[in-house]
Amino acid sequence: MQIEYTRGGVLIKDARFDIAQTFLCGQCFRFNRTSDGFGGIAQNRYVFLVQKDDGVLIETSKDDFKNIWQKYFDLDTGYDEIISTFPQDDAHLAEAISHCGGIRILRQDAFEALISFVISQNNNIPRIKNLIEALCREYGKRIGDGAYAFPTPEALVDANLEGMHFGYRAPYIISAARDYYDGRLSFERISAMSYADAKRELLMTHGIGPKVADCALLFGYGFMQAFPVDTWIKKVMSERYGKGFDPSYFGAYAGIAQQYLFYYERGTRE
DNA sequence: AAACAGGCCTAAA
DNA sequence: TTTAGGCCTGTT
Repeated sequence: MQIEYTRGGVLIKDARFDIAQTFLCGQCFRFNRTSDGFGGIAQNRYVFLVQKDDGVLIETSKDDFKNIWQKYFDLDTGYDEIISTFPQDDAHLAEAISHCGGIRILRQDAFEALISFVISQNNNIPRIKNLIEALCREYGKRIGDGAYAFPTPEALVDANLEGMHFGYRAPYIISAARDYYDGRLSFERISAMSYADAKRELLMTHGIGPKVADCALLFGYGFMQAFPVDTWIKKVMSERYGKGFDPSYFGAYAGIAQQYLFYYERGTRE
């Protein structure tokens, strides 16, 4: 990877980084396509990115890049090396990677990932995004013109979500926020655990099942072996890998393999 | 109109 | 331990 600091921002070259794949693969819900790039809110800031011929331009300052976005976009991780750890005789995975190997796993805020995927259950992408934006507008800090940060755990603990169309997910959101605020699900505590212990801990919260737990662990808590099993991955597993499949087949970075397979199978949703 | 959307909870075997 | 139903809401 090569980094160039320019007037317009920071240019990332020679990295596996395709912003359309990264933002449309379903791992995050607050980035949107514009005519010339993708913009969104993360880390309490708005950021805009453009796919250039020679790399990805992140429109930000050198300081913000080093302090925030370098980590958020996982730019210290070598994806070629991770891909080399996958089973090399897996033709289907190789095909998926050739199709969407520019996905990078965003290192999202753990609380945001947790709540976002609680909202995502048995739901569709456009409505998930609308619900999350409404939650941010109502309970998040205003950070600019019509832009709101994701709410803090404290802001959601005593929130009244009635009338916001969350349906049966509303009490799940509150219980997850409470358990995060109390410290039981804090990033510090969970990320220090083994994957098995961390998942067991998340599953104790009402409204968090295996799928949501793995999404939060992969996208928020930094567990790259977390392997979310949803309807699409179930389809891939039954058609390609057999019923008694164990995700450890993909190794320590199974979650990244999951994203390749998921996005390749499902295709784009905006 | 019925089914579906990146599931989870509860009850019952 | 695994497996049906039911579920808020909105869209097709």
